[in-house]
Amino acid sequence: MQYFTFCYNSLTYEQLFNYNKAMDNIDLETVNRVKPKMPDTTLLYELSDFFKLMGDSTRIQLLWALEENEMCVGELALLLNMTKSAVSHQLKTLRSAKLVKAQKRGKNVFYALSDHHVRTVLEMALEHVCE
Amino acid sequence: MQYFTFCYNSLTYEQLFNYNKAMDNIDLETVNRVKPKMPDTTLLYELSDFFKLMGDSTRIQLLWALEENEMCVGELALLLNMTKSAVSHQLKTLRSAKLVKAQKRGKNVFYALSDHHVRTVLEMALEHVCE
DNA sequence: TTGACAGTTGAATAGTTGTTCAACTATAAT
DNA sequence: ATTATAGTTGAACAACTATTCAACTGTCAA
Repeated sequence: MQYFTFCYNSLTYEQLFNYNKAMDNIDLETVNRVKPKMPDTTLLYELSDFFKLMGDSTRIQLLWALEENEMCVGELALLLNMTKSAVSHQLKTLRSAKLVKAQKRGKNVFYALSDHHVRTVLEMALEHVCE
Repeated sequence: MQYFTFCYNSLTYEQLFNYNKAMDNIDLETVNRVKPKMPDTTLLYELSDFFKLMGDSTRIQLLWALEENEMCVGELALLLNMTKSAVSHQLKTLRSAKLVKAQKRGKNVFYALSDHHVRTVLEMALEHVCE
């Protein structure tokens, strides 16, 4: 037996919106009440970018370690048992997000947390994860 | 001019560790002090998985919306201006992480937050993002 | 019982991302 | 000056992920 169902293939955003809106079982009032409370695009992407940044075990370890002490790339590589290259790449990511700052001293580059908000967020997440 | 530098090609973990450890300018004391304070593997992955989950703008919107009201898939699709299929896929992800719960009523499936910790974490992140 | 609607699902696709690799720069020591 | 060490970088690769697409199930109404 063959079914023919509606496909959204190549609908414009407006067409999709009208299609969604035209459904029977929808409480438009709820949707209209919630809509203005939704975060605007900029905030939304700032939020998800921040979480994306925290969503990598290497970067979490780096932040976690730097919370204890500033360290140079080689020390961090030893601590995490990774190549300096991999560590350096991730530190660059954290740095461009302004979560860590770098300072060159002699042959070494020392990294430190630049934002102690990070600790709070980590602790909140910990609380969540640990039930 | 040509340089010949060390390459880590196909080092075992142990070899990498020993190579890192053998560096001159490393404060082994710091590394040894911090090492026991690092999170264990399980916790580490639970943490990064949680942040990964929050690191998507669609899922943030879904959680944000459900914080206001439980809603069915069609309502959420209308609110976010997305196809029901895309919304359903993301709700499934959130559901298997136990962040939302589903309840079928008639033709509709209503989703609601199952963990109000989420709000706290979102608020923390908001605080961070908004400087 | 037929048709329409609500939602789900698996495969496919397009885009993103973390690590490796090799080559590089900069600094310190001999 | 030469050499070894510390770190950075861009390209390449592999793994992952969000959305689309098409086909499906379950429920209600006529």
